[in-house]
Amino acid sequence: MTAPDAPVIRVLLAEDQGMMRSALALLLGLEDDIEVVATVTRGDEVVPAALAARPDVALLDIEMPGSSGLDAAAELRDRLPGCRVLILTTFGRPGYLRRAMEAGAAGFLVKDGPVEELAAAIRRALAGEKVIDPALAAAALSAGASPLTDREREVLAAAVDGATISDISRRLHLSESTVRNYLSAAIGKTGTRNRIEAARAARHNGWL
Amino acid sequence: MTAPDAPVIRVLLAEDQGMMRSALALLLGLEDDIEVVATVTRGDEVVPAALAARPDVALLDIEMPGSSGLDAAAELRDRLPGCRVLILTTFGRPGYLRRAMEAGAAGFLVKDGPVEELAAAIRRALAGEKVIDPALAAAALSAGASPLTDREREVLAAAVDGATISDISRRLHLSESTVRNYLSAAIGKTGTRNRIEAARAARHNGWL
DNA sequence: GGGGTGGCAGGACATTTGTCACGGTTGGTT
DNA sequence: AACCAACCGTGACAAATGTCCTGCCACCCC
Repeated sequence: MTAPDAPVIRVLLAEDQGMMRSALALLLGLEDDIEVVATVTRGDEVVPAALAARPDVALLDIEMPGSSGLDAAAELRDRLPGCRVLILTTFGRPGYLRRAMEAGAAGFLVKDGPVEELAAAIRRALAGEKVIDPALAAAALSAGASPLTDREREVLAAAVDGATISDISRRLHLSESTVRNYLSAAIGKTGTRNRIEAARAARHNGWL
Repeated sequence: MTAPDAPVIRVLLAEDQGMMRSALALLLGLEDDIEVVATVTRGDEVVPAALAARPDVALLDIEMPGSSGLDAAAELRDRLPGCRVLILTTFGRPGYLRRAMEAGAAGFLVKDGPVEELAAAIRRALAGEKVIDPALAAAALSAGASPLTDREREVLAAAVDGATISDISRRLHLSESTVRNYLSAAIGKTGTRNRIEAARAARHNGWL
């Protein structure tokens, strides 16, 4: 597969869930052409750690404290262009895949299917291939881009945890009327009946 | 640690997320006193698989399709009393721990902390010990039992995905007024301001 | 210049939601 | 028997929510 004395692939691993993180690090370490040179648990630790460890491939979870793996991917592209980025996530949301590609990711894996896929994906990413689940790619194309404007997305995101109109208006420095209008627009565009359904729909599509 | 020719510990693994499942199976298989004799991906496959494979320890995720790992644990206690149950979950919700104990579980692990804990927990469970994170135990005690009645919980659960009062009343065959009253009671008991916050609070405590 | 889109806000209105007070039934305790 | 808790329902009311309309400004594109 690889030449016996090929240089090892240096991997950065970003994953907040402890058991998953250490399991992946252990398993990847078993591959003799892969070395995990850094592991981080927060999104905002990705770039500093990458600048220090100079990995060939960064394996990033999306949902992490600090900042999203998607944001980290975009920043990595600018700060460490030679590093390939693989997104590894629980949820195969169409919008996530879209954003991952826009952030310059080399691949998009869901935390399903066997671990063997992982090492294979890392090698393929380093070879310059794009690694994407075909079914997911189809879903992302059919779902289309987010219909929400930035403000609508912001307001909807602020509403998910049960905040009232006046809470949101204070948090975003908008008038209550404006918040109403944005929420109404988001409800209309998502084809739902209230903010809760709208937020669920947006989240399901990765628009949030 | 164990006698060289001690019988291996037979483990059943129930976990729906593919990568986590295969990673855990692989890592546990590396321990020479542990053998993974069955893996399932759904809650309702736990008992049949256990009856066929006769494991010494069952390692159960909570959030699974089919049925909850907590329900599976309760059923296992009746159908295969010799089998120790370890609950392994993402969320250290106080109510989950409480319910796990009531279902006769031998231990409760969160998917944080290193994988090494796992093998140790399995050995300790088999030795008859209870394996519980002390911090979590304290939280479970201080949080107290759920203040919600069965109906309040049902109505709240039916409301989380954006259903309206009339949706819920149809689904549960109740009058709209009754649904209102239960929701209001749940909001009051959780000390929140609306159904969304109430549902979040209940979910956070594992009351849902 | 004109046209389109997005951000922002206000007003008016119907609907939904949350609260409260009340009455009734059932089942279990003391 | 008296009591309590949970269950189920009604009616009335205030507050929050969602919709629609209007208007203004800035920006970009043709």
